[in-house]
Amino acid sequence: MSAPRTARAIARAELTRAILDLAGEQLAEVGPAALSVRRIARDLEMASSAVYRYFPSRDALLTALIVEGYDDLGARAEAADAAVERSRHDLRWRAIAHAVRDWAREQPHRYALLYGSPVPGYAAPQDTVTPATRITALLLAVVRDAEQAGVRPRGALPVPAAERAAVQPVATMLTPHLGEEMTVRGLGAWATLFGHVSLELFGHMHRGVLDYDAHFAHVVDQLAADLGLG
Amino acid sequence: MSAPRTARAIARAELTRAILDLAGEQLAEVGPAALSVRRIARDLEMASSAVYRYFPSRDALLTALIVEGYDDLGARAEAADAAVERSRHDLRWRAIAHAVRDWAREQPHRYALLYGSPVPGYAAPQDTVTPATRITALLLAVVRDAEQAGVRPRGALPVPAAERAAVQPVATMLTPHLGEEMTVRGLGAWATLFGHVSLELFGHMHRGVLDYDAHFAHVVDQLAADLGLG
DNA sequence: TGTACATCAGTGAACGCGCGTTCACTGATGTAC
DNA sequence: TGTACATCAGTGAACGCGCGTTCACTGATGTAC
Repeated sequence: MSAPRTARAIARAELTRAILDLAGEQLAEVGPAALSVRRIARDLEMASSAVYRYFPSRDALLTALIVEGYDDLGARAEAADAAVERSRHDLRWRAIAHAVRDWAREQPHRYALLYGSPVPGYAAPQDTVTPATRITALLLAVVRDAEQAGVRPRGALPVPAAERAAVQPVATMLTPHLGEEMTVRGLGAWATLFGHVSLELFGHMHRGVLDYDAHFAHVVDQLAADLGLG
Repeated sequence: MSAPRTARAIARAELTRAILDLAGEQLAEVGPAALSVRRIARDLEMASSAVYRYFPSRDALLTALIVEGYDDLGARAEAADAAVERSRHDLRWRAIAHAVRDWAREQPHRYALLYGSPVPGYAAPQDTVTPATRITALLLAVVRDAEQAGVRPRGALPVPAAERAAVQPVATMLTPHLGEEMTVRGLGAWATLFGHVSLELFGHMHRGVLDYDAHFAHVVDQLAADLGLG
């Protein structure tokens, strides 16, 4: 990722960018399953085979879109978090949650690529794992920081042994680790956050909720309360 | 939907079924975006144009699959609920939640069709609205029954005016209506339930949770507790 | 019970269109001396 | 600074394949009298 030097390298970076942008537009129009290498080439007015100089296959192009998506979302949420005072865990949680939803609403097709149905016939390679962790790690970090500051979740059930074992990777993902009750409440909040965004974006709230903004804000507040943050 | 009489009607019902079954198989293999009328015809060893005697278009076929999916899920959850004593709202909630997840795990592609990314270029017609309501109404009914029996949610924040207005359609969906705190907690639980199932099915728990069954059971228990059921 | 007519399932050809990927090749750009 | 060679971007043809939908048509099934 060093700065391009030669004319060739500059041109390459630019075309790579253009291909990814056009692919992103197609995502919105026809979805990931119908993403077409030939159409990208047509839009760029080059031979379809030329695209293969930049991405070895359609799947590689998809992978690049996914990685970029996770990174974009992660960066956005991190920036929102960074703008808030470290010790205000409630505000940090709210900032991140709203950043996730805002990003998803701005780029619904990109969100769908990451958190919607898997693309049939496409198997995500290892490259997507680390970027995907970014937003999760950020959410966990807030909860962990809060716990370090003495915060405890509210109304949490005692955690059975089976559940403690089940969520062990999450509890030990960061150092210092998370307590079991906080881990479980955190995972619940994670599911609620993404569940809400998915239900909203995929059209399942149409008949039940009039004001998505108001409802989301309240759900996030409630989660903060359950986590003991607010 | 009366019972078929004539040989023609019987044959028609059977072929309609066969087409839907093959379409369901394709859903699993290639996804809704690549659902192919011609391939169904090939599998049935008939001319591709013949399928149009049964479904006027590819989209109509998709609609039928969606309607069938919602109905199947709804019936499954209703049966699970019906097997539990009416007054045990905690057990009813658990039964329904587990039925939803079990159904989704058995037919992940069908679940993805209903709750995953929207199919690009496909606009769900009015016909899908009522079937989609079935599972939601069932979840609401349990919460409403519990409230009628004196149950109150735990740890619920006061509901701001904006939020009260936002969720009004849900609160008044059933008669008698739901209280505002219960409505809000109920919507949160709904998002958590489907959020969890989506995250699990779409591969986002792979790195964090070892035992999905144990974790889901605990999340559902926690939701029951938050709703005040358990 | 038999006949005349209407209904409808299924055909096969056609329209106009799309795709991912490979390969031998040309010609411009970059690099080592 | 100039030349020789290596690298690499882009071409265009080809392979083998797919799609949704329409239409005029045949022939079987169903219905009314």
